[in-house]
Amino acid sequence: MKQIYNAVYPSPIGELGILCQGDSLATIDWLDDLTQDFSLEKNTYASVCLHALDGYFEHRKKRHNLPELLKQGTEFQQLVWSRLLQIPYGEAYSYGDLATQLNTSSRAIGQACRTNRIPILIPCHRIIAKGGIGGFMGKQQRTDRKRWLLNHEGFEFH
DNA sequence: CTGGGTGTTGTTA
DNA sequence: TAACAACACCCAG
Repeated sequence: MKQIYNAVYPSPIGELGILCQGDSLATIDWLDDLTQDFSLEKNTYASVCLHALDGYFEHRKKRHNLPELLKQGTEFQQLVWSRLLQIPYGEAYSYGDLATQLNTSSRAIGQACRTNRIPILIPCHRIIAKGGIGGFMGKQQRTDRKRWLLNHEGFEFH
């Protein structure tokens, strides 16, 4: 079964596969994590998403630049993702902070962040652990990418 | 370090 | 329904 994308964005931290659904963005995948065997289908909305990624990686911090985002998940996950979208560029909070705000537990926040299908634009990387950077896209994997994104926004992680 | 607490989710019966 | 394990965590000792 072949994976389908509508566009590929060559970011500084790897090629990203963009998948839209109608006039909204559904998924951003890192291509090097998956089989390179995918097919490209045309979708007129993909260019809007590429533009938004350009805006992020070139330090243009405009918020109104965001495309429509397809939030497919449970009610709780959508609540957490909506809260993530309110965190501005260059700010970060702990899982516990967010848990207090939403009246839940830090582990539940991590669980919801983990199911985010649109990394970077839904900025799950701005949620970090109290005693470390926390995870990214899996258990303790790919924290190098999370660290890169945070450093890009002006933090100093090593 | 360790051990117990936590909310949400998916799986299983 | 209900039990259970998994999970990008946290805190007191």
